[in-house]
Amino acid sequence: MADVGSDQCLTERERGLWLAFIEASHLIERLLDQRLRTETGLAYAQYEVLLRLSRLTYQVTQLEKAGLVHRRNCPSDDRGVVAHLTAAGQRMLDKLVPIHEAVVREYLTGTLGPAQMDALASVMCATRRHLRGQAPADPSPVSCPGEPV
Amino acid sequence: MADVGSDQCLTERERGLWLAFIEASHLIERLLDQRLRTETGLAYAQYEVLLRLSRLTYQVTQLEKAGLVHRRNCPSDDRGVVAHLTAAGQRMLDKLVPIHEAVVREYLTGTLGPAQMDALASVMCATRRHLRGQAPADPSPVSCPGEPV
DNA sequence: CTCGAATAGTTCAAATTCGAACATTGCTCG
DNA sequence: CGAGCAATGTTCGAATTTGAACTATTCGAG
Repeated sequence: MADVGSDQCLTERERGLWLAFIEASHLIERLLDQRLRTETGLAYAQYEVLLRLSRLTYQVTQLEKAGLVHRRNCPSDDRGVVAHLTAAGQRMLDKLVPIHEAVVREYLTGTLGPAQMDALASVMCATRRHLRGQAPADPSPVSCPGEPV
Repeated sequence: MADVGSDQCLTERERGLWLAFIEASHLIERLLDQRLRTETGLAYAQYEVLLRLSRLTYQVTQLEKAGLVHRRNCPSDDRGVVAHLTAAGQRMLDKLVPIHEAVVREYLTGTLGPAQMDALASVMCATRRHLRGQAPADPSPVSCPGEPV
C-alpha cells in the first residue's frame, strides 16, 4: 500500500479510479435504461421492480396501470399486499432480460477473463458490504452471487 | 476467457459482478449525497456542478439562489453565459471536497493497493470509453485522470 | 452578404424521487 | 383483554430529472 497517501487529498490514482467508477456506472445505467425504454417501453427502475417483485408503491402502481402486475390483499397479514406478475408481465420480463444481459456483457464483463471478473467483483462486494454496514464476514471471497438482496 | 459463455444467459460470475457493481455504485453515491447534504446542505449533484462549473440550467439556478454562483453574460459569445464561483461558493467548496475524498477513500479505494487500483481503474475506464462511444485509443493504459470530462 | 445548419441556454410539462405524515394492522407485555 | 410500539402501505407535496420545444446566436458555404 505504498501509494495510499494518508494526507487528506486523494492521490491522482484514487481520483482517476473514482471518476472512472462513478461515470462508468452512470453511463451503463443510462444506456441500459434507454435501451429497455425504447425496445420495450419499460424503464430500468420498473424492470428492477418487475424482476424482484419489489413493493415500492409508486412503481408498482405504474406497473399495475400497464397491466404487468396485479395487486391483491395479503390474506395472512392485512397490512400487506402481494403483487403477482400477470401473463403480460411475464412476457414483458422475457423481453427485458436478454437486453439487460446483452448490455452487461457488451459493456462491463465482455472483455474480462474469469480472474479479472473475480477480482473486480471482490472489490465491488467489499465496497457494497462496507456500505451496507454489514460485518465483514466473507464466506466465498469472491462471487457473492446475489447477497441478501 | 474460458468462462465467458457465449449463450445468451449471463454466467453466475457475470451476474454477481453486475449486481455488486451496480449496487456498490448506488450505495456509495447515496451515502456521499447524504453526508454532503447533512454536513453542508448541498446535494451531490450540486457539488458536482460547483466542482466543474457545469452549465446545467436548473442546478446553476439553484446555486445562484444560494449565492454560491454568479451568472453573467458571456462577452465573446452572446449565446452563452459564464458562471463564476462567489466567495461563499469557494468556501462551500472547501467544505465539500474533504468529505467527498474521505468517502471515496473510506469505501472505495481504502483497502486497495496501487496495483489493484490500477486494475480496477483500467476496467472502469474501458467501460466508460466504450459507453462514450469513443475509439478504443488507449494512451496511458490505466490512469485516465479525468478524460475529456 | 444571406441562408441553413449547428450551438447555447432557457422554458415548460410530465415523470419520478424523496421525505414527511397518515392510517392500518400485528405483536408483546402487563 | 388493552395499551403501546413496530411494521406496512399509502398519500401528499416539494424537489428534481428528463425530454421536447423554443429563442437567440454563431458559423460556414455559396
